[in-house]
Amino acid sequence: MAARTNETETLLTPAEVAEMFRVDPKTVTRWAKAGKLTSIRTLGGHRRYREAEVRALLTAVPAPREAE
Amino acid sequence: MAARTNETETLLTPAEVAEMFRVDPKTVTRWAKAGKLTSIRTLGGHRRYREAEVRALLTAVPAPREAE
DNA sequence: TGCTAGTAGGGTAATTAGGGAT
DNA sequence: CGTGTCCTAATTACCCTACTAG
Repeated sequence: MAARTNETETLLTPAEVAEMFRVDPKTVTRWAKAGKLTSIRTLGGHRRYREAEVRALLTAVPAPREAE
Repeated sequence: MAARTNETETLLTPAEVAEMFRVDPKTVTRWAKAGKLTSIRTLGGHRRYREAEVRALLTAVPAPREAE
């Protein structure tokens, strides 16, 4: 599917991302400051995050078979 | 609030899982490393665990019988 | 304009990862 | 073989005040 523009680009607040990762909102801010997360700044200086990127990073290892 | 998390997936910290199992957090880490537990890593490298999976493992033994 | 909740920022304590030894 | 404890380094959580979002 061709990637549609960015009309449906959902932005998440620090609190939303923190809930998804089970961390403190300050930690999410720290990730953005470290360049680990794409942060979109509002005109007032607050950060917003891309839902698609967050969900991609939230992908876990679905129970690996076994390790030696 | 605009965005709503589609999957309200609750994650647990190593200390929480350790408390539920009455083991050391280090042991929980070993379980994750052995692939016995699904681990979701934060961007800082810390592990988070699925509450549903942990609770399923906690109620997985109705004590059938004790012999031998 | 004023209001409430959330966020930024800095600083400090607690938790976690990783390896190693018992 | 699995678990609990030791260590160091890194990450995260909670404290505060001021400003922004809606």
